[in-house]
Amino acid sequence: MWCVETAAETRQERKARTRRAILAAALDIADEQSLAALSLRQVTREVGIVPTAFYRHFASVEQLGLALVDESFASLREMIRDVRRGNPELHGVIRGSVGVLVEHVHDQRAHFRFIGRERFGGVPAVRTAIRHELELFERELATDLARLSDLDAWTSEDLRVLANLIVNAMVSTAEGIISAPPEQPDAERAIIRTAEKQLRMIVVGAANWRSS
Amino acid sequence: MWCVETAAETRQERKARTRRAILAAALDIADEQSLAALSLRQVTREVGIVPTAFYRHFASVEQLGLALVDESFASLREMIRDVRRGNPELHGVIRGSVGVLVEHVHDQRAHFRFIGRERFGGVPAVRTAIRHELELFERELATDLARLSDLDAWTSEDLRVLANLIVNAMVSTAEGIISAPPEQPDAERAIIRTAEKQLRMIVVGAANWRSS
DNA sequence: CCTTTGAGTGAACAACCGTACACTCAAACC
DNA sequence: GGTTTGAGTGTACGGTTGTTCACTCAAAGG
Repeated sequence: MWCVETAAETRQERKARTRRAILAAALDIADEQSLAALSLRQVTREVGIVPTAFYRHFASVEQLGLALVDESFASLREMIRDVRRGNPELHGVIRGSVGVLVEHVHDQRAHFRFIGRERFGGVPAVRTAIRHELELFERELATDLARLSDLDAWTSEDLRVLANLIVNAMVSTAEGIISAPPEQPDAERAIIRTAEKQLRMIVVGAANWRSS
Repeated sequence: MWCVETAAETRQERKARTRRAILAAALDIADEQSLAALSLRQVTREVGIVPTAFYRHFASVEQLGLALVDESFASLREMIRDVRRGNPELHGVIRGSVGVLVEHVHDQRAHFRFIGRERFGGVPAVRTAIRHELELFERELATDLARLSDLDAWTSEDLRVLANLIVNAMVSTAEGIISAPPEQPDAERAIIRTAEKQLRMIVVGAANWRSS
């Protein structure tokens, strides 16, 4: 089982490497096509392996898609950890959160793109997986919100509704940034301003909301 | 040019009919696949014509997609007309608007599904066409909002931001209704409740917003 | 050291794809 | 009434797809 570490790759390292290569290639292709229109052969061609070798790693393209969902939401969770680190002052928390979002969208562009596209895309299993993950994410946000001083009297349903509103606004923001003309900072800055204003509007609404 | 009206179809009537049949078939197929993964042959097979006949009506599947975008937003504009007809009382306007939305989503289900799926789908031209239409829609809503008494002092930018927030929430609501388990009224009613609450939160936020 | 394992190979398949081209034949036109 | 037009036909083509099957051959294991 255990061998002395040699310079050459161990067998499972090698396998893990091509698996990651497949995921990367698929994500790369899915940036301009949708997952449903992506062919197994296209992926293996880009990886540099023969089509049939694909099955050593995934039973189908659908399974590949589910793995990509996992991968994407792992990086998303990393993002929310960064947000939690921010200072809890109101004005700062808004600008900071949007900033973290924008930053993560930039260097996890492919993941966000994938989620945005496949959320309502052609592969049902992937669709429901994303919906489920997004729901978990929303629930997490709701419990975070519950800890804020102004919102501790809210019902859990109202918190969920608020979290849903925020998540939707943020998802739209992310999708806007992704499909904005690349590296034209004006359009992007406008989107960021909009996002910040919307969050502030939502917060103002929340502050004046009396839970029924 | 002009002939006496006979029982048989005129030539252009016939052409228009198969064109509509193509659009309907494509919309039907796109309900479970995405447009990018839809084949010309699949469509013509469902219509009952030979593949090459497709080109008499559309130069490509992309053009078909753009036609579908037009068709879909035509019905959406019809919806907004219905909303304008509603009474302007605050509580009523929210419940009424959500009601109209839900109703239209139900009997234009395929159109809404198509827009939701292709908004970030695999065909760039269709994507940008939808984005453009949605932007027009948003602008219309902003001018509608400007007529409300509480909002007449707002800057046009703030109105656009507010309209964007509302449209995003409504789009999410529509997508939620579409992908809710069909004809299970509980899930759908929960979505409707959420949508109404979110609109109310946004309105509360707007009411307490001082335009900068 | 010999055996087992399993990631990757390579050829072959049936099915489907988009599109080119020459055609029919009834309605539209002069 | 003869001619033109154009929606729809039928065949055929080269290319891509998913999946099968028997295979190699180096690392892992006893």
